[in-house]
Amino acid sequence: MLMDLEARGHSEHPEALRLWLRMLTCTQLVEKQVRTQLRKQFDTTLPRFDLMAQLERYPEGLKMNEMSRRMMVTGGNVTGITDQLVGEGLVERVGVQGDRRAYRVRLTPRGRKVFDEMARQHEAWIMAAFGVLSPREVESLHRLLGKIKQHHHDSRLETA
Amino acid sequence: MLMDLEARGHSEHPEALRLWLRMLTCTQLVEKQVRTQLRKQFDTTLPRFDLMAQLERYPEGLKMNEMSRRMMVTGGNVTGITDQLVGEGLVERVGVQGDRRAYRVRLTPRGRKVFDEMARQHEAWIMAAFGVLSPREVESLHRLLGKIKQHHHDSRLETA
DNA sequence: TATTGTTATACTCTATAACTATA
DNA sequence: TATAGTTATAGAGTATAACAATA
Repeated sequence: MLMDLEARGHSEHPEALRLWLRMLTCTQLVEKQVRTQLRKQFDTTLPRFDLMAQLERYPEGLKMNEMSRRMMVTGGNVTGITDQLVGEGLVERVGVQGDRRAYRVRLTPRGRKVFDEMARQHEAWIMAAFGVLSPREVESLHRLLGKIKQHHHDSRLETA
Repeated sequence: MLMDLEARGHSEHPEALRLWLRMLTCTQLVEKQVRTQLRKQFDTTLPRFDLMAQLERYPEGLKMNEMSRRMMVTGGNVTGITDQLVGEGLVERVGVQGDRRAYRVRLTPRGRKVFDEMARQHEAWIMAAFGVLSPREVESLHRLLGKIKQHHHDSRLETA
């Protein structure tokens, strides 16, 4: 279970490529851990956790298309995940005033309680994974990744 | 198609958590781009590209269990992906001397040629994604992520 | 006509576990 | 007994496209 995704680079191995492969490896290591623990401790999945996490910040709920955009997946999938969570009583659909096509999805009181416990654990897993870095290093990484994210965002606007 | 996975943090938002969410966002942005382009330009997938990339570094081929470890997936999946690539004439299985249970998988000449072209494109996509960073910033990111990877590796050894 | 959300479908990737053949 | 690899299965996750209801 060690890994060497970093072998994936082409022969010239420019620095950006090595960086990407290492980033992918790190992300997969942490993500695999999170998925496994979510399954083991809470019998849930990352997309379901994601959806609830989005809702936690919006007590009034989010519309389906907003959720789709935030989770970066298509609408049909959000419907499916939402259906599961509704079935478990963790979220609920409520009508939107003035537009009878739309819904808001929001956490139920029970959903909020369950999510709080998951988030507490999730936080601990993440802290463990990044615990090796000093606060300054964390801040540095955060800033550099911010540039990439911003750059991606800007590129999209240019071609839109 | 904007995103806000970074909403996923819990209310306290410690720095490590914010870092993780941003890292996940960045990775998904780039990965989605790579998957889409691999599909559009080469009608292939990331795992298939991964497998071939591993082989490119080992002209003599890799055994199935080595491949499984490197790709961080279980053996059955490697069999499936290999089967696809064999079917397309891009890789081949060759026997291992002295152990009739084992195989090596290696690129065929055609597979190598096809992979070279894919890798060339792949490199360009990555360079575009990370082009906003200076060489020093790339090096800095690479080093910091290396600490995380190493830390993860060490943690596993402790509990093994 | 356009938009919101759902349904239906199909495909890729994944882990698990049972299995075969060889060591 | 252990190891290399395959097969079988089930489920997660995804995109696409057709669809209904409403704007």
